[in-house]
Amino acid sequence: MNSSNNNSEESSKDIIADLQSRNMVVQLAGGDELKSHLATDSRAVYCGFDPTASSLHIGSMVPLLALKRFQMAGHKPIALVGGATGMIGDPSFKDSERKLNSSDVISDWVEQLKPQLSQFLDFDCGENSAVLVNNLDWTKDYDVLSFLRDVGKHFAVNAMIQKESVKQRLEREGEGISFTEFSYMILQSFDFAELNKRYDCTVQIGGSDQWGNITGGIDLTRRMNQAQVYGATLPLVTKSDGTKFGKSESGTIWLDPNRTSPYAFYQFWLGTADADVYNFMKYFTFLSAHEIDAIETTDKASGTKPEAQGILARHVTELAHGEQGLTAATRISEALFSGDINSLTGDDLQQLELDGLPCSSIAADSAGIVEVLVATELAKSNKMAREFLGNNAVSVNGQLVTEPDFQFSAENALQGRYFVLKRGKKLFHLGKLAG
RNA sequence: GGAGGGGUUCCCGAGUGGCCAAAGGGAUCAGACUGUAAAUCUGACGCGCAAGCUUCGGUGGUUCAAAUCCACCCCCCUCCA
Repeated sequence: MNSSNNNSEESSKDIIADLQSRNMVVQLAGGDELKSHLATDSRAVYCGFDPTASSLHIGSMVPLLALKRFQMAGHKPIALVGGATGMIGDPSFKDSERKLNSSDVISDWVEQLKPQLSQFLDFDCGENSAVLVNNLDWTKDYDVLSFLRDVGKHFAVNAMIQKESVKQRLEREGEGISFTEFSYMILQSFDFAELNKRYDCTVQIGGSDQWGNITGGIDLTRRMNQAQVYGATLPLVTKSDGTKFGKSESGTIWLDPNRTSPYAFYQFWLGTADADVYNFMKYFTFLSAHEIDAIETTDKASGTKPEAQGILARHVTELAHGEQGLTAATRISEALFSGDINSLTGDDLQQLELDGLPCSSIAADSAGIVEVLVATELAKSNKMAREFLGNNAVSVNGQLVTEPDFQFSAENALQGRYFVLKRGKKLFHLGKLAG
């Protein structure tokens, strides 16, 4: 596949080559110099994550796992949470100005992101233990005048407006950019210079949309610290069909199990298109490129359903939610998709609820199917509920239901009180008869 | 402060007095086919069982009738100062 690595022992030490073999390198700032820089010593590598919500989503896993890969190769990862930059909003490749969130909200999100960032990294492994930092720490007390003089002076507006990341925004009809967002690059650049000073951090990684901000930081670090630092960008995950990655019918796939259950998370990966799955394995798992290629070869030769999606789903779910989360997810999946729903015992059904299958109670009498579909959010209006019924899209305990006057009662419940509601092919909900 | 251009249903974007719940595309959802794929085809896509009701930045107004006209207000963009 690639001529420079007929010796796999050697190549595993070359983290850049390793990433390249996984199609994970978009751009390198420093090129060969960066490779030898990384080959000669353990380096501090940083990646920033801004609090734009109370949880990270799966898009953040690529850079986060990349930090982990650097750590496994002997380098020191620095996960930065953007308590400061999150206050400003990164304009890179965004087509419109974003609304600012209050500082209370942002600091709350920062706190929620910290454990998510931490879970993938090792903070107790000696020299190259990970570090978690918040850029608010070195910006909040910096006064405006000093900042403009010390930092701002190093930036040429001429160069800043040439950056591809903001260019389209500046040229876009009907949109503009505020000075606030325009300044984002300066803040992120300053982070790099600051981390270079504090931790001797010499490498920054990020999504390919971060190229402008990373090179800005490289320039600034050279000017402020007279130090040579490097950067690498990772691919933004895209899907072969052009639709947005990381969304499902129920919305964004979050890392927070309270927002996206391990089951829903697992199902998301299981639904990966064949055209994407091998690439995603390279991005999201620690299987070697060789192993992944082997799986692809086997799948292609088998002529039946590929194994890859299942492997991917298991690996990523375990990474994000641990062994327990994975067990719960597969238990639900098996019960709903391959088992006979009617043979589930009361314990099984209870376990499904504990495992995180969406669940709600149904009032004992006068519980019509239409109301229940809406109440359980399987349909978002009565009208849609009726439509689903008419389309043969609804089943209860494995039985197709098409009549809008279907009633729930102890007689047609499983174990006297449970209902497994299904809308469409993949959406399930557990109903419990109340009272 | 001045001049001009805009704000339409999730997104893009038509619509300039009735035929508009509002073209078209995208996204999404369901069904068929399948592998809990892809592609394709069919259907749905404000709410309501229905009669009908509520929408086109906001508030008032003109009119038998407004997303479309008028007034004021809010927000965005461009250029000038």
